[in-house]
Amino acid sequence: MRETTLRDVADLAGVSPRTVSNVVNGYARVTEATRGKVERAIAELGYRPNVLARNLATGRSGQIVVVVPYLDTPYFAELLQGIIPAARKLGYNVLVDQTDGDREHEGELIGRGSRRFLFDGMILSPLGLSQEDLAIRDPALPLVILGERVSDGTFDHVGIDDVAASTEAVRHLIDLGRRRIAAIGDQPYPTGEAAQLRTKGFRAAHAAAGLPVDESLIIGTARFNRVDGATAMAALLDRADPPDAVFCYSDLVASGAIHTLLGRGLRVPQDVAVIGYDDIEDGRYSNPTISTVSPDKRAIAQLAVERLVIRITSTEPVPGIELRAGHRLIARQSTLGRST
Amino acid sequence: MRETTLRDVADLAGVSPRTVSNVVNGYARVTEATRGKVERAIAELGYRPNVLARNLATGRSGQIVVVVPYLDTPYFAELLQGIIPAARKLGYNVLVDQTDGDREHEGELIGRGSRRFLFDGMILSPLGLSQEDLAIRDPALPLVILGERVSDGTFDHVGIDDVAASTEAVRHLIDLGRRRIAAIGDQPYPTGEAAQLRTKGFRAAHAAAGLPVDESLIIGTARFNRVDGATAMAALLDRADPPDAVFCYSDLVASGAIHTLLGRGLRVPQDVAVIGYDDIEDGRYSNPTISTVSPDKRAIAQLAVERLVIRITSTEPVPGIELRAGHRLIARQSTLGRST
DNA sequence: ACGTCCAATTGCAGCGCTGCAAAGGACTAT
DNA sequence: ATAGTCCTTTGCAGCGCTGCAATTGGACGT
Repeated sequence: MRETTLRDVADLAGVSPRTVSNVVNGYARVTEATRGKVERAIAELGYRPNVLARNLATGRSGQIVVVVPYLDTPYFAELLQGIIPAARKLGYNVLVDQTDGDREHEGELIGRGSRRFLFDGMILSPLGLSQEDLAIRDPALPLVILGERVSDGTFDHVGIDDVAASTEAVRHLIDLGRRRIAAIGDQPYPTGEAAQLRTKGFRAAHAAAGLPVDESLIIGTARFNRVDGATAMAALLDRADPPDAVFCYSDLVASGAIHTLLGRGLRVPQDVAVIGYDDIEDGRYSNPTISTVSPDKRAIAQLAVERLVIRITSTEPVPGIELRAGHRLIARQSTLGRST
Repeated sequence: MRETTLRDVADLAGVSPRTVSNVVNGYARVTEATRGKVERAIAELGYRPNVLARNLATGRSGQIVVVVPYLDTPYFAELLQGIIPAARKLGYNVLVDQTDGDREHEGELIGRGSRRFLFDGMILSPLGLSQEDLAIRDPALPLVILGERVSDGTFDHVGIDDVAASTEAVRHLIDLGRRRIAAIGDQPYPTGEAAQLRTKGFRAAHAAAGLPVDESLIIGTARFNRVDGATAMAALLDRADPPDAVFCYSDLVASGAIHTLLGRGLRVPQDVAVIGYDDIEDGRYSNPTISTVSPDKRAIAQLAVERLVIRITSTEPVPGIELRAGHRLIARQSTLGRST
């Protein structure tokens, strides 16, 4: 049984297809009489517009895609909780895609891939793509980048001040009297910009306090997840001179690090204080609760969507800009201890 | 500047548009000579096929959508890690949509909504829709349901044996000598089928052990998240006769419950043993680690995708079936204690 | 040399919808 | 009665692609 089309409705209602289209889209002025006829026909036939055909004719789809490396990273999942409603409010439907941080996959998405036609715009959190890779993007694709990439002027970038936030986190540890502070999560290569900014903050805090940085306490990890955090922490503890505090580049890393610490019978924070980054829900419920840098996720989501829609709807070229959302330090048990 | 089309390529290569199409799609036999010409023209013009137009012409999109209530629920996020690669392997791209458990939104998706045309099929984890609501679905939409809905014969259902799994979980608590066992997460209303099956297992385990069920220890929650778990646990502890074990209907609920227990200075599992459901990564790293029912997520994902693709590609009606994935009990610190 | 056959290529029509501009119709003003 | 005005409705063409069936041209057989 064929799907009913505009034409079927038109025939039944005794009007032209164009009029049915007008009714469906609320266009132009249509008299109550004809509107009624058409609506009755629509109901009778169970007509629904074919969005594919509509999109082809109009050249727009009303959908935006949010591309993240991993959907099972709580930070992204929580960010999406802000993005989805914000976009819906502006009349866009959101679909989510995952790249596994794969450079090629990400490249295909922002490049001249065919999927382009399915979406009016994209919010991308790149992981596999370096700053340079971003240059190969399709300039016609409205794009907003999350995380640490600097806009090259053809797309927008939304993020927080990572260096400042990291500096605050490490200063917090210093203020608590810790002197051997480790950092877990550095990524000293082109795609590791976000990590590098945090390392920069780590150094800045030391410098501000007049403390030397023990380079050997800066541990690299391939990803910001629990396994890597646990492994890195184990390596640190196996040393002759373990740290008395750890700055983790994500709450997941912190969760893994704490797991290792507790597993070895050490106390957090008495033996080792831990601070994370992202403020995911997990950290508010874990034991101990995790001190963290809390980015204003709602603001990030809101800014990204607003800016993307501006880009989509504008007919003239929109200059790429940098948008900064706020952040704040939240001290919890993993640095302060149980009795607050 | 207009996007280049098939026709542009055809003109440049000096062949017909149809031949270009044949090259692009690898159809039919095309001589090396013409293929070369066409490919050169494609490269020169930077042509990319317009999938919208292709989809309209072919009537299929190569995309499937996975609809979940909440993307920030780790269980779903982890499930997607299985679904996405399984689908890609079969030539389908996966997009994800979130409904907030909203009945109307879910209804629109499975019903005769316009978005239908964007996807060849759907994997849905319903929350707001009752068994009855499912009946209004568009019969032409290939659909696989996850979670606890029984197939009505027009769609497939993939799940685990919730009653058996729940029974095992509670028996585990009983075997440990616990006698006042609470359950957190019941939902005694039409959309709460999953919860009800777990409650059923809770009763079954008691019955099998010859123990009475204290109905007042079955606590309802609106969702299966941390806040609800924490709140329910608090209510249980405020009673004159608190439980010595808790069966939580998800690991998130368990996480919340443990948070409350530890916050009140109680020990887990010495004072109260806790077991969860879902086996999310969180529970493997938390302190204490969380005992849980582990559904075979990879199998669920695999079965769901395979079955959906069968449904999509089959020309004749496919009878709806029930597919069961395995599960196993994983005892961790929250029931066994630290020294295993 | 001519017919047959087969592979390579092509043309047509149409997927279902909307942008645009013009046609139709009712009504008003003169 | 007639021209002018304004609002509603319509027809056409086309978005870019593919299914289908037909055409072309060369290879081969007799």
